[in-house]
Amino acid sequence: MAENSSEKRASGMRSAERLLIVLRALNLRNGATVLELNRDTGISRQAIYRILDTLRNFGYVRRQEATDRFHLTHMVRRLSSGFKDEEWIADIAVPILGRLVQEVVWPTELSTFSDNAMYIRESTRGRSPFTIDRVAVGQRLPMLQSASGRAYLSYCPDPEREAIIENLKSSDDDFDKVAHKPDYIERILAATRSRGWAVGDDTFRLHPKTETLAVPVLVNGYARASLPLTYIASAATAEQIAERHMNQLQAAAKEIADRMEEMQARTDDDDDDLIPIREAS
Amino acid sequence: MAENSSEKRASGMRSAERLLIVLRALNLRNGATVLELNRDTGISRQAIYRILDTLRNFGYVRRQEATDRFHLTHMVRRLSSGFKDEEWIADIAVPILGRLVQEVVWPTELSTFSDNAMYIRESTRGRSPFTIDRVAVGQRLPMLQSASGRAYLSYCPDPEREAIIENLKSSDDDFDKVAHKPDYIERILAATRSRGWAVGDDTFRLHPKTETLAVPVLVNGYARASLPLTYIASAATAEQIAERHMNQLQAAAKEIADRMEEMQARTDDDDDDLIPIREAS
DNA sequence: ATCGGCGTGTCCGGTTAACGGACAATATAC
DNA sequence: GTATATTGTCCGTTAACCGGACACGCCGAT
Repeated sequence: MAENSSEKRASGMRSAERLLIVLRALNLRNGATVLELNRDTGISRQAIYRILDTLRNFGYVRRQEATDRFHLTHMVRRLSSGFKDEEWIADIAVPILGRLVQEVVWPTELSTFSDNAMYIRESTRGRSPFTIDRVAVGQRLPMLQSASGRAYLSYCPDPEREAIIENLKSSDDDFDKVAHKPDYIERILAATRSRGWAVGDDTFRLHPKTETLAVPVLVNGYARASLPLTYIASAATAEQIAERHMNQLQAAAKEIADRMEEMQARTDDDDDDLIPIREAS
Repeated sequence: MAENSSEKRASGMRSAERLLIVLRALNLRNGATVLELNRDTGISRQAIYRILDTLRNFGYVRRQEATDRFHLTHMVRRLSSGFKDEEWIADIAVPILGRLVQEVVWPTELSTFSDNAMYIRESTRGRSPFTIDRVAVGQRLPMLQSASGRAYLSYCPDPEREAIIENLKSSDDDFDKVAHKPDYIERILAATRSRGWAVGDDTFRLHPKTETLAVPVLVNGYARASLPLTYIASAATAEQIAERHMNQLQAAAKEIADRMEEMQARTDDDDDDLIPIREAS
């Protein structure tokens, strides 16, 4: 756990940090006395009082009258309710994509489905030397033309795919008009599945000089996100890229999926914390 | 927002409070820049930097490389993951029970099912003048003898009741042995349902001089908790207590249930905050 | 009935670290 | 070119956080 570049303790506000530590301790042992928190965290009793007062002012903590123990209230949900499941997977993907871009020189991304399209949630453009256009996060990708969309549709649960395609039929976007051609869709999906990865269509290109291929991120057997790789078309064909990097891409997708599955398994729990609950007194 | 004399500002740690405000603001607008947070909260930009650094040290916030926006990470769940659903209902019940004890002089409680028994989660003993024994929170109540348990079993979903009774059959507790007598159980449940409320059995008494009756808290039509009232046996009969206070009890149960339902409806959202996000600059 | 152990709650002076004004740098617009 | 908007950092001041010390209540053991 060597702190890479020395740097003793980056920065941080002392009192606020300790509030977070106490809040975390309260989560591990719902219903706690001041002294218990003191022991769990190593923070002085007086400070615990101050911190609990602060938390109480915000309504995150209440004191149970009968037992005089401090409990979390339903308000604490508001400290994390803004964190959506789509963020979750992107969040987990960040370090994995970071490693991937070092093996595969081409920029890769992570995209998830939302509102009838795939959206780029994370990107390693900017860390790849072979990047043309920069900003990509937030970019919307059509389902039936983009490699991301095709990879996702090919491996998502059947009912979900049917619902998505049904929705696309009433979309305003010109790209989505092909949703009315079931045989065309079937052909694309079949091709994608037989290859194990998807390619983008000529009719949709974020940049004219690049092409994209994508693999699905299969959580519990079904696609929850796509992992596209963008390369400069003149440099190689899709087959060459696939031959060189497909197993790395697949491995990264698998790793993301594995971490997702193990996160879902345990709702909370503690393990590799960045900040120890109990500091050396 | 005149600083109405009275208590200026209860207490609380300035910097920690502001961290909470920023954390809350991040939840309302996942993915935010420093300036956006500054505007949302009214906290100076420099302070926002400090706060975000602190949150980043704890891993609750990450900076999206491509867009330079700050996002919550999955770690924030740990700030609220310790808050269980059973706490939820007790939490909501607190102010309602507080009002109830002023109308009904007798002490009332809130109990939930867990581990083959009902457990008292909240209590107004201590605020009622007619209380004999004090500490009750955490007390375990058998399912088939206590008023709480009977009220719960009578109105929980059928599959849940069957599963509970099946579990009770293999319980070590002597009280649970009657789970083997289906006709006895059926008689109790039928009596409870026809009355609309439950009474405790002679064989189980927390205190020899008291008796208890209970109503279920029906969330979406099914019991999720019980609301027991304990009275001194020599002072009145169950029927007299019921006649005097049943509508108040039912109203309180209904109010708890309503608040539960509306909480479930919106997972997050903001409304009546104790602390305003945006303070007068 | 006295003592010691344990837990809760509060006060207050010293020190620290949080605060925000000020400045610099960059990007985009007109 | 100037103007505007946004990001980032420095640093002197001072408010606020810190924890030692004290007081109190409760309990069980001697």
